[in-house]
Amino acid sequence: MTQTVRTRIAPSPTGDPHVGTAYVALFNMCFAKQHKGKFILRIEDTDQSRSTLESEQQILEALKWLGLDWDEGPDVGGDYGPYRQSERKQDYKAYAEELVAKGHAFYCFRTPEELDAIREERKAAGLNPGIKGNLELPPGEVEAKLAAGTPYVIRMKVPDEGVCIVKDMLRGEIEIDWAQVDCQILLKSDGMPTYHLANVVDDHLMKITHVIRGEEWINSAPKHILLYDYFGWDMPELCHLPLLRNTDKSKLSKRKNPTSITYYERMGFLPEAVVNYLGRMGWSMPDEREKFSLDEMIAAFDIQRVSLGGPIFDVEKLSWLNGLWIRESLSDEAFIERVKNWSFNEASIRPMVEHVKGRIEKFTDIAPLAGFMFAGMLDLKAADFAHKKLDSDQVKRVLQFSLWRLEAQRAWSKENIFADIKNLSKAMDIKLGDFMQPMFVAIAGTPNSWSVMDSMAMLGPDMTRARLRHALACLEGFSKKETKRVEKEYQALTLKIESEIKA
RNA sequence: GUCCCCUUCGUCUAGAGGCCUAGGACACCGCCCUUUCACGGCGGUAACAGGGGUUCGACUCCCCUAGGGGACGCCA
Repeated sequence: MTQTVRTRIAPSPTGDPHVGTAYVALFNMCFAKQHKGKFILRIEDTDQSRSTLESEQQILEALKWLGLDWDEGPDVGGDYGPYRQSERKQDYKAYAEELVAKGHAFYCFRTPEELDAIREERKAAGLNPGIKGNLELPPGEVEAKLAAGTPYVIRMKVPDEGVCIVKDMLRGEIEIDWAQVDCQILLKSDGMPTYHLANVVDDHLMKITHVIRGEEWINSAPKHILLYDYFGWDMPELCHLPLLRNTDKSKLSKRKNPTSITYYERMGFLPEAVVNYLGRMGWSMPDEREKFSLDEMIAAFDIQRVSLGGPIFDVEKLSWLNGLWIRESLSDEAFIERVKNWSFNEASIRPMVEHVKGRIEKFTDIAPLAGFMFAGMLDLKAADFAHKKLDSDQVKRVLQFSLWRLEAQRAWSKENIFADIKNLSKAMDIKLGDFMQPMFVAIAGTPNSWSVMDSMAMLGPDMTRARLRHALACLEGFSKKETKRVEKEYQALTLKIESEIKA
């Protein structure tokens, strides 16, 4: 039997291709290739408000950049991304209705308020707050509500007693009480399937034999096992990979770390080194060598060599590895080629011309003026942020709020950045000029540069956010207590901005 | 709060009961190479979370405790 494994890609609203996605994709690919099987990539996103085609595209490009190439996908089989095949949603509805007919699922008409009440009640009773129990209506009432056009969802039935055994390729048998598993919604009121339904249906249709995914899915495994059982389908093997972590050991998040593949590309990392480093997370070569190519990893791959402790993503070691790749594996010609492709090419220099040309007298002025465009993190000191009008608390707020605002920006353009900043400065009641000064320092390293909006647009979302984060770190950021207060202030500002935009 | 997973140097890891006086790598420190810096070479500091079992023998198997993480959405 050929092994068919698939990896999911879940586009984020901002389109950042997360290193965690690449991590899982890498292990899926190695496993598939090692078994001469197929590596399938699938976009899994049924939430229409979440992602865009562009953000999906960015992730695909990032994976290609890393050399993680798929045999099928991302548009084949049961793909259900909202932007391509809304016509398919009836299929999932039919599957959900099939389960209703078989008595394995039911229509649920509860309102959000009622559900909240159930959660509270269950929590107070010391139970898992998941929605469960007393949800079904007598058959007559169901028909009446459906006929009346009452909004509904379809939920799966889940046993109240007994134990579900989840077989994990790395962990052995995991026991989860059915009482802990809630009656998962399969079909949302908009007619779209939830991940759980679509995932199981698609995996079956695509004849997936192995599912290798992140550890955060272990608790949903019983639902999936049950769905396979309800449909009468064969269950694929499950394998849960450890989660990549921040330095503080929490799940790797962009709030605390640069998590976007494009950030590492922008920073001047080689894709070989990034893949190599990802391959060292929770995994090792049998001969313990540190440097290896993707092909070498595939050749030596053994999923059983995955270690289960969640590894911390350590940029320092990644940098060392990258240096090794540059020194040892790049000929002078290849080096020149890579540097060109990275940033020394017409496409990346052209947008700088209008800013540079008018400000220099000699070409030797270029480096001091535009050096920050080719730099990573700037060497900043708290004193660099000294401001004539704003105290350091205000400066920190300017940077933090701008960062949060820009983290939410989905369409990265000068116009949108400008709108974000202008709205923010207005809401904070700080003159745009005063507001911009810390931004200049954070982005360009000096208050004397060309339009910082243009710089941010050119540097791109990843580098811009990283520089703002770095600036905040140089100012020693906010304490935990302060953060809470500042977050509240920000929420208030956001509301203010939104109401002003409407008006 | 309920459940699940995890636990070897600061970090990534080797370790499948005796090969462990616990090995390698990053980082750090020292020395060498070198007109400087880097690279490179050599060396050093540094870990089996704690407690009980099982066993002739436990980093390795079992149990408990502690710590960390995750899940608990009409997100994935």
